[in-house]
Amino acid sequence: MELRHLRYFIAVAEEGNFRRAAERIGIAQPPLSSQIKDLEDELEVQLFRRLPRGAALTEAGEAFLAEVIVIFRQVEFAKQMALRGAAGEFGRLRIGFTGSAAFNELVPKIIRSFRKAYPSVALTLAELNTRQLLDQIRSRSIDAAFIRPGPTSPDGIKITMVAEEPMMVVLPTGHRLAKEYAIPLSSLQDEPLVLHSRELGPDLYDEVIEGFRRSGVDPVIGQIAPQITSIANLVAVELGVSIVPAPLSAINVPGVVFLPIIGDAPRARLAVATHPDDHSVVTRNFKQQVATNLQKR
Amino acid sequence: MELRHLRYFIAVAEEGNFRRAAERIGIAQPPLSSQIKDLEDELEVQLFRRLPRGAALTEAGEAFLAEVIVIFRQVEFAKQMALRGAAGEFGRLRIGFTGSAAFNELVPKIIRSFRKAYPSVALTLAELNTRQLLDQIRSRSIDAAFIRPGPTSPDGIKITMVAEEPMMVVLPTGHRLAKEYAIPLSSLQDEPLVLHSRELGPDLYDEVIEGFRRSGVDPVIGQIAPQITSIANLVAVELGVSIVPAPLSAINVPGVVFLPIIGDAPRARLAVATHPDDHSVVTRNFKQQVATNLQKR
DNA sequence: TAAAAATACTCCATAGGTATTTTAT
DNA sequence: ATAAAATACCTATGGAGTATTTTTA
Repeated sequence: MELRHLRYFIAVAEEGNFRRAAERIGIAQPPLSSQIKDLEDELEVQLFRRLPRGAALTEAGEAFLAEVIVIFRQVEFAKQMALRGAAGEFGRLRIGFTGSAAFNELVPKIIRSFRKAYPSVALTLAELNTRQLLDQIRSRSIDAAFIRPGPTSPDGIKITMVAEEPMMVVLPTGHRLAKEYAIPLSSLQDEPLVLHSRELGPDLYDEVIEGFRRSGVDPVIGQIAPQITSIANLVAVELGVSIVPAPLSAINVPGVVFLPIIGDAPRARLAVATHPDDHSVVTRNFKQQVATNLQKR
Repeated sequence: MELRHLRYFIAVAEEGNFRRAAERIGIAQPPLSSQIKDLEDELEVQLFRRLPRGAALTEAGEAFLAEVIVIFRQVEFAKQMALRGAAGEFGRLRIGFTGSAAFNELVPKIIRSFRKAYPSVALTLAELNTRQLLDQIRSRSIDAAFIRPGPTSPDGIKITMVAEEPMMVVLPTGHRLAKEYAIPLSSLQDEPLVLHSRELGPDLYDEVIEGFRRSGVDPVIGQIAPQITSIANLVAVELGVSIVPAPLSAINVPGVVFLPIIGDAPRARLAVATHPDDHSVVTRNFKQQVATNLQKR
């Protein structure tokens, strides 16, 4: 059985007449008769009662017609779904992000606009450190991640820059410089630094260390923070001073002040990481949303 | 697009490999590639990503596959429904009956057994007189009718005999013969008769008149009953005597007695009438149920 | 680079066309 | 008697086969 048989069957059923049906289809009457006969032979059922003035559906034909119409509806639906699938309307997107990335206003904005544009895509969000994120991108456990990359792309990872945030100094409120409006990094010579573990985010770590060195400061690590977002808390209890990406100053941590840096300050990059071999339309659409949100800025 | 394209598509999707899919279908790999390409061209969508080690569904392909599977389920369902339609499982059956026919135990038995055997057939029941029933069979307003036919088939009607019921005398309880166990028709000489209008059921009417004549009685019509089932009521108020098919003695009418007839008594025939050109399976099944119920007796 | 899919072509099965007969009322 | 479907037979499109080249990670 082919759809051709079913198309012909519908034509004869609707015209009630083989000759007119053949005309409508655009073939001659004998091959139409032959195709209908083939269909009847396959079903082992008579679909039409041949009358002297045309052909009428048998009860079997009536029952068959109702379901054949559904077949063609389903065929059309399948085509539509293929197109929508190609447009990336279905499937899932597993997004990861480092804690500090979530403070950039673009991150929730991008996720929200993607969700609105592709409501049928199942989104999952996971907060991990940059090292874990890169591993999971490589192993394809997640599809895209907001990370803090270095100036050069990690191996086997595709990077799309999202933002470059200035960094700010974090001081305990009791610190001798806490009342300034802005300070140079050089004024923090010999102050113990609170920094996240290099393991978890080596690029930002190196950027910070290098920034201090450029300002003539030889950094002294006073305390390792388990993650960037907890640096301010450690500064509040006077374990040292630090610098963090500017958006993190939005956290309301009692006992600390955030000060802009005067002069050559380290900058925190924010990027989206994806797998270079990920040809999924959903991921491509997500990167498209990232680009759109960057342009709007 | 033909079902062939969809069958091939499923094979490639399931095998993840054109060569193996072609093998499974039983064709060579190049024509399979060509058919899949035709399908992709028609849908204007890439269904497979061609990899160095086979082919993987694209997102469009995934979405399409899910719906194509439904198409084949629907094709199978349509086949099943055609077979069930051919078996007369669907449609409707409009049954008519004369009031007096309903008293024969076979009538409800036949209708009940048909309903049980074909629960999806929509049954309608209408009580009419024999003349109206025959007209509606001819005009195909009803499909089958329990009627009281004469010894010869009416014109343009197909008759299937169901029962031949003996007739019984109906007397008012105060009648001089009411205390007898059985009487001959000849004992009703000169008694006014209560009879239904000849218009409504000429065959039974003639049978009754002829029966009286055979017994040497010249019938005198005392009262015309609107229908056979009301004869007993008219006898009860002493408008005359009558004879009715034996099953009607089951009606509980105060003031009358039913007596068997001694000797040559008229017999009331009960038959199913159908249209001779009715080739419907439902009607055929109904006649089959009639036959089955006759055999069981 | 190597396995798999796509091309290029050839062939033939069958969908479709033409002429005619059969059917059903 | 007549319109319509079936049959018989022919034609040709396109589905499928074979040999080879191209593609892709």
